[in-house]
Amino acid sequence: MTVRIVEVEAYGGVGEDPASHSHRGPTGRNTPMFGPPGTLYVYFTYGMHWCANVTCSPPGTASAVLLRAGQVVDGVEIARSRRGRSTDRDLARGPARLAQALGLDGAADGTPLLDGRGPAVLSAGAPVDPARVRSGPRVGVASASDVPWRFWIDGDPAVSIYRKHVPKRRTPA
DNA sequence: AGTTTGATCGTCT
DNA sequence: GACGATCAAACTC
Repeated sequence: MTVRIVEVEAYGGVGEDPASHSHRGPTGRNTPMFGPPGTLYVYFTYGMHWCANVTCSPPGTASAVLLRAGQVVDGVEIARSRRGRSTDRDLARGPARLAQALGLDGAADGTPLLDGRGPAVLSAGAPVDPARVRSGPRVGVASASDVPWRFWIDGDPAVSIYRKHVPKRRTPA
């Protein structure tokens, strides 16, 4: 199947981005972030969701791009079979949804995206008019909400519209 | 239709 | 032991 990415978020490296998993340096989970560019970094969160990132800087730098949303342009049936009932628009609308639609999970963590040897392949699609690319604060991130490192294609229906970071709300005693 | 809350577990302190 | 780069379902208006 094929998905056209329409929304992403950038995450910096060690010490330069409090919101990044790599901020505190290498750990067991974020190891792939320190790998070569074009590496897939898939992490598990909230006890039930996978999110996919693409590393984009030389080894050791650990900056990456979170794939936040995409539009299923081919293989809708496959995506639907993985995601269950959902509108076409919602199949990959959101980080965890996108990962699920692509069938990415822990097994895909650390695999290459550019040489075709991994479960997924990243390739350049049709150019997008720069005027339609917008940027703003990242979603679901507690810190550094003033850094406009979220980018999306304006007007695209598959772009996720989500609330800001919600403080934890586990029923206190 | 809009808003709020519950689910669920790996990873880090 | 606590929290998290979220989603979906339930409830209220």
